[in-house]
Amino acid sequence: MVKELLEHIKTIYPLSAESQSALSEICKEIKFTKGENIQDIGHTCKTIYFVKKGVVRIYYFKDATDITESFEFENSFVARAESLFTGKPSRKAIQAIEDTTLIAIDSNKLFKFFNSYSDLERMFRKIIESSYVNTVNRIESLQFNTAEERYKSLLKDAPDTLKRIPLKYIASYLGITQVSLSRIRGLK
Amino acid sequence: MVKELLEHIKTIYPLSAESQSALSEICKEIKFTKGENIQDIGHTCKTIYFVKKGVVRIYYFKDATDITESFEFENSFVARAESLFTGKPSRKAIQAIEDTTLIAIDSNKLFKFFNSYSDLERMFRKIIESSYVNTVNRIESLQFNTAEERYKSLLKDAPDTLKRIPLKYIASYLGITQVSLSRIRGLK
DNA sequence: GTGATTATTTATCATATGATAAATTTTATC
DNA sequence: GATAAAATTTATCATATGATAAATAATCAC
Repeated sequence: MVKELLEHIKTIYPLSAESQSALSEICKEIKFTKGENIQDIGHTCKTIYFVKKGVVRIYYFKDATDITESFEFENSFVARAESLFTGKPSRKAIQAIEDTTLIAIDSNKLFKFFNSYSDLERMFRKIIESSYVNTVNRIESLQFNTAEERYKSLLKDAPDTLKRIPLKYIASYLGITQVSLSRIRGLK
Repeated sequence: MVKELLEHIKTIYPLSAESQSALSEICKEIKFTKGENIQDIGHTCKTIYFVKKGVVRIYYFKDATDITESFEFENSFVARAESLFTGKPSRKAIQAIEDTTLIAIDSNKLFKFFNSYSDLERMFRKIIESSYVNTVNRIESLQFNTAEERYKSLLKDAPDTLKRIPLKYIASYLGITQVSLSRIRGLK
């Protein structure tokens, strides 16, 4: 059941057998159907999800507009960092974009385990570090690239995104309206 | 010499006396004058700096344009994450905006210490977590706020920035040209 | 302090993206 | 499979921001 999760973790930082079974203890598999909210706006994030199958997005509303903050595909972790690490309710929601199977990890239990299993904390640190690097790169792209440049580099770096995600979600992810994205796609 | 650093760390995660002295061992104080580069473009980041006094910025060039990625004031840590965590040379530089005193922490030594001093790793994890939260929030602001909104929220959330940083740096930090920033400031 | 350099503002014009509306295509439902 | 609903595209017009240039203000170097 958590085989995929443990396999994926091996590529990040190898865990001892004890840590693997400790981690497995606090995992639970959950399924969501396309369109379903995994966690709602206003909820305080106390779960870290691993995407076993499917795709999810984090989104929120600015005024009445639905804005996608990020997507996560198979073999990625998802959590609303601003809530998980501050303990405050999140203004964001997590939603399944396809029928999705997740492994839910209880974050409080995980954080407690860090005291006894230091390799778990090491692994988690490495996950956060690489998430952090990703967001730094994303800032760079939003800071001074044009909408067209951002679209093209998404096309190049993550062609899967284009195949599996509705364009309206991709548009707000890129920081533009759906109509603008459509226009950019029509160019050439 | 590293008193300020240790004091600051207390507010993040308390370290044992041994960890404090281990950390102190791998710290070195360095001074830079206004305008001086602390680390150059093309260099691989192997140092984590703590700003004891002064301000620094991380910047890079897009085409020929100087773009400020971030500022760090007193009691903050600075490193070019995309290089530090990947081992690749950085396309970015770190520069002193004022005469600045830094504590330089050797990152390789620090990472080795994580094996013997788990509270050091814990502390470091918490620093990365909060940097990560900051970047996630910044993405949100760049994704769909107007230049004016971004300027006003900087004014509100970090009025010091406006006082100590030249506007040309603030402009690119906000993702706009200096001329646009000047126009926005002139409104009202 | 004086002149030179650098930073900031102001002005004008150009352009990318937004807003709105409508047409078309795709997907979902019964 | 027909109909309705949702997603995407196309078109038009409005506007925020960019590009460039020039004027002013602030800072630096001697």
